[in-house]
Amino acid sequence: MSQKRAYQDGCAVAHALDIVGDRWAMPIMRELMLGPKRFTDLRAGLPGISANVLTQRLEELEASSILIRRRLPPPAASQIYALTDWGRESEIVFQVLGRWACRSPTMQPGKPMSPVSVVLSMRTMIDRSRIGDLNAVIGFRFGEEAFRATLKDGNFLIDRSEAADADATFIGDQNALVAVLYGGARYADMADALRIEGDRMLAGRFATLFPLPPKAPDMVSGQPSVS
Amino acid sequence: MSQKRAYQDGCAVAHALDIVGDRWAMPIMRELMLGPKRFTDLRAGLPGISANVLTQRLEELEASSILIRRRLPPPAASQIYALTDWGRESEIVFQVLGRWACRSPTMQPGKPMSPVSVVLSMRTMIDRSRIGDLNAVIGFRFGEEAFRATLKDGNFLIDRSEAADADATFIGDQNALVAVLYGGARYADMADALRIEGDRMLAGRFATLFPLPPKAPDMVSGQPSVS
DNA sequence: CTGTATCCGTGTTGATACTG
DNA sequence: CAGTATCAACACGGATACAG
Repeated sequence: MSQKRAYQDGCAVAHALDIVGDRWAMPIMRELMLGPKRFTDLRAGLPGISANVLTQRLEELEASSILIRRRLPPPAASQIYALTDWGRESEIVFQVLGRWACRSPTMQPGKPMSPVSVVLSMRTMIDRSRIGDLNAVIGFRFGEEAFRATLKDGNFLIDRSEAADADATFIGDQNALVAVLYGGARYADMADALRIEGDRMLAGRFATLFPLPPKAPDMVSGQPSVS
Repeated sequence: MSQKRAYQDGCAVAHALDIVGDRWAMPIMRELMLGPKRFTDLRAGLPGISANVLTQRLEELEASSILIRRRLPPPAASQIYALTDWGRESEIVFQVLGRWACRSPTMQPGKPMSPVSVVLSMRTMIDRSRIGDLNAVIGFRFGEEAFRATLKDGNFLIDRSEAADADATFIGDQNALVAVLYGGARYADMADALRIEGDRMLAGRFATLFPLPPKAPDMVSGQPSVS
């Protein structure tokens, strides 16, 4: 039997890489960050992963106490995978990593994102100082997945639920919303990929809450800056 | 020519994993975090890495503008690898990841750490509120590597240099210092693995600045212990 | 001494097909 | 729906040889 390949290093970062450094481990955690999912739901948010790799990663993440599997009550014969408290506390890692990486000179925009990662990106990138006295409930419906965001007292709170009480609701393709929030596009250009119900002024103001940090200089093809 | 395996995902975290998610990439960045190093110095801090993998990672990290290679002036025919500004700004990722992972129920203490990772761990784990009005310069000499830490005005500043002006200096094996700072051992138990020059009272107080956060419960092998 | 290139054994990953 | 089984391709690590 094979000893799992591990850094033999007391550094906590090396241990982190031992447990979440395998391919697909962190994207799986990302998909669970806003609530439990079933095997097939996970595959839907992780295009390219194969069933056997997903199985193996779920076992390893469970062994590391990052997630637990729960069997749903009898009528539904399926299992769900849920992050543990400690697993959920890793969100700060995703936020810091995302904020650093979005400045990458080699990052190409336009690739598709899962509904969960779009919602997490908002929680990561929102500039709380711009919320001001904005007080609103915003709904999102991206295919099967629905989310509810509350802007209140300078905070931005998210949960995974239908927002019947939303002041504005985005319905359609999450990638269209990304193009507006981060790509400088206008809702009007999204045609029918994204529909807005409710307060369109609010939707417009919402789109100004997510400033992108400056890109880091490209040291390969560009000229190095004077340090 | 094969396309490098990449997540086809617009998520910034997925991009981060594309550029620093390969095995050894982050440990290499860690070793460069406190200053440039040569190929052989890197190998010394990364036990287990093979020369060909190190070469390949250095090329990839350079292509991602995370590090640059500089050729030293003629007398020394060698190259050094240095993080770019943006590469250095990833330190917050290491800190957050380390703070999360050191709570892991499966992390086993006692494995060796490189001099750089020990010094970085101090910068990560220090509790600034405990510094108080402590005002001191502390030197470290771990084999070939020397560091200088300044405690002043509640800050903890590090650079890679000999500290001729140190109030206290630690000389010897960095793992012995780890055992004291994080393992609750006493300097006296380190025998000759760690020598302290200068103010031993200061060294004692220094060891109280690095509290460990509570472990996360192990969801696999046991009930969460009520300690 | 400082890297880089090549070969090789092994384990990990990924695609397809298949089973309860 | 929730995974296994099988197999091919690739990445990793070790050794060695080579270049400046």
